[in-house]
Amino acid sequence: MRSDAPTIQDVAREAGVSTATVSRALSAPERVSEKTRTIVLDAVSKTGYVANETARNLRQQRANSICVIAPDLSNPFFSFIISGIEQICGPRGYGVFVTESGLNQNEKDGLANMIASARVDGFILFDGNLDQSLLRSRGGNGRSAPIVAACEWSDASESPSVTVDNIGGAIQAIQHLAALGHTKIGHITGPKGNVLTEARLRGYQKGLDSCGLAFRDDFVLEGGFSLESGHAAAEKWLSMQDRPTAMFCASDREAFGFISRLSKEGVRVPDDVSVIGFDDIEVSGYFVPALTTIKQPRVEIGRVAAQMLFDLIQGAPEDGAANPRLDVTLVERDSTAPPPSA
Amino acid sequence: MRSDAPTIQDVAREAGVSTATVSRALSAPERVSEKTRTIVLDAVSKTGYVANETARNLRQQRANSICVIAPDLSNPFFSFIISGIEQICGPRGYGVFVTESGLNQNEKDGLANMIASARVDGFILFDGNLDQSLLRSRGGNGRSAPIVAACEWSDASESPSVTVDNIGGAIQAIQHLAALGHTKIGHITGPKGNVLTEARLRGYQKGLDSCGLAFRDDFVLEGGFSLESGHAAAEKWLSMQDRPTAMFCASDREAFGFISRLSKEGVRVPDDVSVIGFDDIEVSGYFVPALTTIKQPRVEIGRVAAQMLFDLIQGAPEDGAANPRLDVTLVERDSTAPPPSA
DNA sequence: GCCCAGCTTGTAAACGATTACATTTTTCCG
DNA sequence: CGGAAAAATGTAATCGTTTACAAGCTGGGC
Repeated sequence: MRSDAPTIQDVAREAGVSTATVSRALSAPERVSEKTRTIVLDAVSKTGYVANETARNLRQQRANSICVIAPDLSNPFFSFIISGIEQICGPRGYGVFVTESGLNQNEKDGLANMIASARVDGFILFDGNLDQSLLRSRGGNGRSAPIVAACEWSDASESPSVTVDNIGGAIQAIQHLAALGHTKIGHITGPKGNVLTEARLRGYQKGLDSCGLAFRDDFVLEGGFSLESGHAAAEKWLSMQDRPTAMFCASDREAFGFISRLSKEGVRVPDDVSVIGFDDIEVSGYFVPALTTIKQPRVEIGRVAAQMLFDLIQGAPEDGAANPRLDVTLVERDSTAPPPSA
Repeated sequence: MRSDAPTIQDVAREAGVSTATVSRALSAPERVSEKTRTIVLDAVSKTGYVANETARNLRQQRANSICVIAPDLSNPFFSFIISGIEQICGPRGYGVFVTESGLNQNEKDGLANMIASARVDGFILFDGNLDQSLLRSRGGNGRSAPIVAACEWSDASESPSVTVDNIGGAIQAIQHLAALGHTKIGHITGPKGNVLTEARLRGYQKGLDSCGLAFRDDFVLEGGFSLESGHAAAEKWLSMQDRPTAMFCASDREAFGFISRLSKEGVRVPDDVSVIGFDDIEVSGYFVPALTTIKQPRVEIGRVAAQMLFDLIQGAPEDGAANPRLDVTLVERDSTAPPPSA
């Protein structure tokens, strides 16, 4: 940032008007006569003036930026969501910070400081386990910024949220498998203590119920959304006496890990066991076999969350907001088929 | 951002000192007597004061933020790199904006404005095709911010860059295949006009050379790094009379697309054809088959790039900088094997 | 006792915009 | 043409820091 950048003063001098007039010509053109407006605009392009955001933000008491907090940026699940967020923020001139909430204490302090130090106007939070009081205020200072929870939510907080129909998605998954003839349907869960884990597990149970299938404790394997956890679940599956013929995985990556491990033992999908995921990340359609899954409208999630956050920043009441729940859809590919014996 | 947040004035009043003293007590403690320092710190914690970043940045003529520009955030290749960048930026109090350079004209203007409007202090650029003059200046205003090119570079620009040894990686890949006994080794390239595409192609040729294998035009299939392009390349491969027994793909995702398409025709990897990728993204180890690939040190790339950018921001001369070229390593997994006939 | 150096601290001017309020100019109507 | 309302513009305060400069204080050497 070189210091010889033109300021509003330079423009004012060039145009022979006051800085106030320049400011108005740019941000409220109708409050300035046509003649001066053109003079000012000429001066602007002659000098190459661009308003200094920092000064403007200071005066207007805002940051013109938001912060996206994801548990794990390396998860491609977030990529399109962030893209959706940018689609809303970019045109409005808002900057988008992204951070991870993997969070040692230092990083937590950093997050808390982002509001306290007036660097952001609001948050989009993808981590239901993050203590929101962290973001709500910093020590005794009264600053607080609106938060929109996305995907994950927290029962302990009353932040508006945008979610998808996790239960409905799980039910669709189970019904799809049941329709293929499966009666022994297992589930690999997400990480313990995660709201999505619980919702999808509940959906799994409801789905079984709706198909007249009994819930079996031993068919539920603990996972963690990650590739590695799918791998681990596969070990368990291999060691089972009485194996499910189909597995509903709480995430696509879990499904990949699961299939990958099985294939090393010569167990084939979907011939020997059907697998269905949740998310529909980009690679899912290209996995071997292409993964049947529950598709989340990821771009839409980002757009809706960003839009909600803007409304809050502009003063919409927190409790007045609807909490949209977006629909998910079953995408049939090649990882599900009738059970071996059928 | 509520307006009743405590300011440095409040702290000064509480402590009975001037704002200058408060400022010094916080940012240059050694310039203040021990006694006042404790008084001030008490006042700070009593009021819950946190310095307003915007005001500080305005006074200090900086943004305390950098901007990362990736061609495509949905590419998981960037995830760990961004993580590495944050590892460097976070502790230094720098914010990280991320944007895509998919870029219609509007978005380009937005990018240009980021420097012009003093919102960022520098860029890390992952897109070799982006016109850097866009970032270098905005109209006639003298502002310009340092740029570090990462992964991709541009021959037309003299920005410092951090890259990996693309040619060496490609050579390793080819030598690995040749060592397995392959003599008919093909290549799926990256997108046209990309520097990585060219470097890896050159490495492919050199690798063949070093193994005494002849380069064959018809063994080079055009790709584009994407899943879809790998898919398309597979179509070509299937239609060939005389097929390569091994393919070196310019990216892992290309490799996935390639394998995925083949497997639908019953062509098996590595039994019928060996495939090696480039990048080692997270899912590669869990693909079916697990993908042999050239691993890029992604976190390290991010860290090095961020470190270089900081040096530039702090005034290091652009031309004095070394342009580190990081090593890549072959990761052997299950997608490569001796050729069918061997 | 005096003077000078070296700490501490305070005063006030930046940084570069926006905007409340005051002032000037124009418009328009009787 | 007079005068009031409306429109256009200018003046200067303001946002919340940092920091150049000035000033006050302390203590040591002579």
